[in-house]
Amino acid sequence: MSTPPRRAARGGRRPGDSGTREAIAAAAREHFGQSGYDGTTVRAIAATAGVNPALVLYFYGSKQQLFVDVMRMPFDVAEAVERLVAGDRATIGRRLAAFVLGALDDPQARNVFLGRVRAAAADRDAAATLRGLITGELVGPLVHRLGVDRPELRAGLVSAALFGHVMTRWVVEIDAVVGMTADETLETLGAVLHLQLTGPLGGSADPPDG
Amino acid sequence: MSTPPRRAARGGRRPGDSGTREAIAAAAREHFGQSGYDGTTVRAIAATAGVNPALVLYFYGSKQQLFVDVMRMPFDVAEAVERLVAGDRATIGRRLAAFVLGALDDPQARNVFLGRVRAAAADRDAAATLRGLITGELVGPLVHRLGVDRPELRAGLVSAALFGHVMTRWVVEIDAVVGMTADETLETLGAVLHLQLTGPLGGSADPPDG
DNA sequence: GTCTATAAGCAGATAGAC
DNA sequence: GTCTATCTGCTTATAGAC
Repeated sequence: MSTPPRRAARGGRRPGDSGTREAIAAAAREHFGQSGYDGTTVRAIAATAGVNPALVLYFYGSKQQLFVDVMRMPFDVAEAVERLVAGDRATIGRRLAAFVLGALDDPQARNVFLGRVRAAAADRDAAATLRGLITGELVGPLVHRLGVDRPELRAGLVSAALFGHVMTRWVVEIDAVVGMTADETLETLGAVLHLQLTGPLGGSADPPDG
Repeated sequence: MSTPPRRAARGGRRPGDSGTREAIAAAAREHFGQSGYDGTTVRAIAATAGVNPALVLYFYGSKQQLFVDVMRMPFDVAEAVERLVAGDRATIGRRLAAFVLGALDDPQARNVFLGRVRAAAADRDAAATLRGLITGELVGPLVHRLGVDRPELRAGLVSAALFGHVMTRWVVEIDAVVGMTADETLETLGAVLHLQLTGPLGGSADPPDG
């Protein structure tokens, strides 16, 4: 076979690649992160990348596939969970907060998070895949590995705290949240995460220390 | 007088009204709440209401105006704030949680909340008006009337807790959150709101009791 | 790889008959 | 008030030249 157009899984740019594909990916992340799926047009992505709209679909096949390809988590999720679990349990809330806030500081990771949240708010399928990512790869495994009581419930409450931060800081952009110092953000988010991971839970579970 | 087509501000249906207008409004709330602004078509609203698409725009002028008219808070916001402020301060977190959860139990109010959140996630203008509603009418006035320290920051943190609940329970629909009993929901959300309204704040503010 | 040109579909909105 | 018919614009996607 005369070398079909099979893409190398890793190993950097092959001879013949021009970097256009990655320029399109970067532009797509920017637009999806800022405007969501519906609010982003292939034309706008192409314009930002400085290429022709047809080229976007030449590389990625469809807008949907482009979204899937480009909205993968840009870090090793399992490894991040490992590192959090390995650390001091007494500071898990703060360390989880630090990790998430660090990720949100990186424009690429932030745009991935935001793009998926915005898409989830507009589309049930996108909501389902985000739900799967959270419960199956991110927060779910973390709470299970931590060995806390009622792990699913705590994972849900931890997720709520993270969604709350993302929504107020990056989507609705409430002034007081946008204006918080890095320390304040870390402290307040860490406190909530600590509460949800280690605090008492209403209802049935046995509260630690009456 | 030849009664021009001026709409009575209150007092119920005038002779000649058929109820179609309200049927369209109900259908619109349903669709906007479930699918957001972009995901909702005038045609779909008309189909649900059982009328012709042209009739929707005959009554409301444009899709945008329909959204504005129909997404007003279906309860007296100022009065709700008054009632919360008047109650026992020691239970403010729980009472606020109860109020919000009660509103989310009502399909009409829930669809208004959800429609605005989904629209905010896709559109910067919608995000700005939601931000104004939260800081100017809902949470902002509440924390100010409560006389807490650093009211803007606490309002932001309270808003985050509420967004977190709405996102995990109604948008992303994380199983463990959807499956919580009413008591568990009230208890856990109340606890977070209590923390954000009365707990210590990282950084500069003086912590109560070292 | 990159472009031009265009097809095909669906949206919001309008004109006008009844 | 309610409907039919249609206009206009924008979208994703494709065919094919270079």
